[in-house]
Amino acid sequence: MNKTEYSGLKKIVSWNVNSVNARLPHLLDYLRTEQPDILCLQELKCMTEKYPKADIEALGYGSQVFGQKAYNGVAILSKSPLELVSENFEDNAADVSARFIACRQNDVVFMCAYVPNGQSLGSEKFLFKLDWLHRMRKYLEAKFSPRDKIVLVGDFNIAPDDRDVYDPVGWKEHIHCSAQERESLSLVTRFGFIDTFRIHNQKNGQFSWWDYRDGSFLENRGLRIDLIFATPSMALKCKGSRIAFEQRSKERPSDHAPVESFFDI
DNA sequence: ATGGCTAGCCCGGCTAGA
Repeated sequence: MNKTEYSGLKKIVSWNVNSVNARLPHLLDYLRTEQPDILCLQELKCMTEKYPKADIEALGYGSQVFGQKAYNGVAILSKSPLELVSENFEDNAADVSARFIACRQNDVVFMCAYVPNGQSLGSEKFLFKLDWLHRMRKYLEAKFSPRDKIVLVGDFNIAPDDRDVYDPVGWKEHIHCSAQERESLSLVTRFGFIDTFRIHNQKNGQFSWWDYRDGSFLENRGLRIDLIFATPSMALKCKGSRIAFEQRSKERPSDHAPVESFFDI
């Protein structure tokens, strides 16, 4: 999908910025030139007080921010008002990580998720990751219906299938690609979500993350782990999706590129 | 092969990411 095809459509974006303050020049440049309607950020890596609110407001964007010291942190940005729905899953879990925020704008709920990395199969962090996704499913069931208009985006830290992995044989049953993780992701999506990137595009080799090391981006050795899901009523309105690779070519980039889906709403 | 980058933390080597 090229830029002329999406004029007039609402642009909804997911971007793991790997520190909002380290990435501030790129973020402001992206807001100025790309004018997203909804921008969901993950890995702010700062407390809410340290979020660069004023610089972002100067470009006309408001933010709903759920920050945390050093790690994690998520935010949703828009030029139109966003009403906070929830931070994390409101399930009284002994989980202090700031990884989920949901906001409403008109009749659509936007959810921004930073799914735990999981480190390695069978580790404590791996079990936390699977449990986190199960908690997300429970949250969805408790508060929403698949008939609602919901756009759920984020860094899922799971490549949905082998087309989303540069070396599926080498990554088989490795973290981000294991059957257990894919099953837990499927548990969430079976609530009623469609992967909007795949509505109009079935090709392999299209990635949203590339390791900083070893020239991975130049060789396109990456994974598609940043995903934009929508419930059917919203997915019907999705006209296309693209990955903003150009952001990954910049100097001192995030290791993730923004993923953009375009909606006729 | 468990490293190869990068960012935050509290001020140089650790943790964590994916």
